[in-house]
Amino acid sequence: MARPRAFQRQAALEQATQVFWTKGYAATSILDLTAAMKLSKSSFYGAFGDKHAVFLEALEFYRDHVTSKVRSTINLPTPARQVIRSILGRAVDRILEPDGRRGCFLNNIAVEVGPDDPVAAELCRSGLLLMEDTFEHLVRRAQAEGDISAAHNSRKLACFLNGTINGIMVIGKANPDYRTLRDIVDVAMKAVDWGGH
Amino acid sequence: MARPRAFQRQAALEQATQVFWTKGYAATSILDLTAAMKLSKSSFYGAFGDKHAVFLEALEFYRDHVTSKVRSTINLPTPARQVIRSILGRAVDRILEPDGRRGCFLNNIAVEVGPDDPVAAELCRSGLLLMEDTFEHLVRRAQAEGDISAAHNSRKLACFLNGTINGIMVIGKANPDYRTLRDIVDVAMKAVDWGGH
DNA sequence: ATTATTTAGGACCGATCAGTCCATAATTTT
DNA sequence: AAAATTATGGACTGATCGGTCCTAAATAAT
Repeated sequence: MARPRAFQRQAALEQATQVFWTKGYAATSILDLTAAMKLSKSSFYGAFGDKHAVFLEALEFYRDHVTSKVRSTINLPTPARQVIRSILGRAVDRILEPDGRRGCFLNNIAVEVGPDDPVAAELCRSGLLLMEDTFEHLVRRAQAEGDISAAHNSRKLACFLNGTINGIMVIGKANPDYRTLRDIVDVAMKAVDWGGH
Repeated sequence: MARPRAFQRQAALEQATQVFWTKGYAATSILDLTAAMKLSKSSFYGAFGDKHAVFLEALEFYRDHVTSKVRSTINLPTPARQVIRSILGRAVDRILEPDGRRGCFLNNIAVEVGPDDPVAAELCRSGLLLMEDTFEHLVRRAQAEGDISAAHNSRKLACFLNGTINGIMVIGKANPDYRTLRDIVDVAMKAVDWGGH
C-alpha cells in the first residue's frame, strides 16, 4: 500500500494558529484558514476534521510553544529577579511591535470564549497555570539568590506577576503607549522588591 | 404631523449592550440583537442604522456608564487608599459572580477588535484613560491623606492600578479562582504601600 | 372619525458561512 | 509501467449572515 505523501501537518497547523491568533475564533472563516495553510478544502477537512477541531489543536500548539519558551528562562544564568523583570519588559516591547499587537493568543481566546467552549477555556486555564508555575520557580530562585525577600509568599507573587503581564497585554491593546506600560512594570517591580533591603 | 411614538431607544440600546457584552461583536447576529431589544428588524435598522453603528453606540453607552460609576467613587467619604482597595476587591467579586464572568465590555472589545475598527478601539482607549484619571485622583487624595507615600508618582501608580484591574479581569476569565485573584490584589497593594511608613 | 405617520412583520436579496462529495490529478508502491 | 492510494479543485448543499423593502397594523394628530 502507498504511504501518504510527506504531509506538512505541523506547518499547516502553525499557519492556522497565526490566523486564529490574529482574527479570533468567530471571525475566522474556513477560507481564511485554507488560504493560509495552503490546503484545499477537502484536504483541510480530511486532515483536521472541522473548524473547531483545528482551533483546539492550534490553541494547544500555541500553549505548548509559549509555555516551553517561557519555561526555558528558568535555567538562564541570569539572576532570577532580573529574568522576571526582562520577561515583563519583553512583553511590553512585543506588544508595541506592529506584529505584536495581536497580544497573547491564549489571552485573546480566554476573553473571547466564555463558558461556551469549555475545552478551549481549559486550554487557556492550563496555559495560565503553567505561566504561574514558571513565575513561582523564578521567584523562589530569586529568593534563594537574595534578590527577593523571603517574606514573600512565592505563589502569591507569582499570581501577581501573571496578572501583571496579562494586564500589560490588555492595556497595550487598548492603549499602546510605551510610557504607560513601562510604568506598570516599574511599579510592579516595587511590589516584587517589597520587604527587601 | 404626528409625533413619533414614545420610543424606548435607550432601553433598547441597553439590551443591545448586554448582548454585545456577553457574545462579543463578531459572534452577535442581528437576530440576537432584535430579539433582546424586542424590536422588529425594520425598526432596528430604522432606529440604529446597522450592526456596526449600534455596536459603537452600545460601546459608548457602556463607557459612559462605567466610567461615571467609577468616577463617583472619587468623592466618597472613605479614605482614598481604602477606596482603591475596594475597587480592586469589587472587581474580583464581580468576575466570580456567574453574571460577572463576562468581564469588562471595553476590555473584551479591546482584545477582540484589533487595528480594524479604529473607532471602537478609540472608544476603548478613551475609557481606559478615564479609568486612569480616576485612579490618579484617588492616589493624589490618598497621598494628601497620608496613606500613600508622596514619593509615588501618582500617574505611574494610576497606570499600574489600571493594569492590575485589567489583569484581574483577564485572569478571572481564564481561571476564576478567588485565592488567585485575591493574591493579585494583596500584592498590588504592597506596591501601593511602597515607600510608606 | 379621518388622516398622517410610524411601527411591526415578514418576504426577499445576494453573499457567505461550514461542511460534503466526487471526479481528476498527483504521487507512491509494487 | 501498472496499480493502489492520496491530494486537489470545484461543484454543491442547507443554513445563516447582514441588509432592503413592502404591506399591514398600530398609534398619533386633526
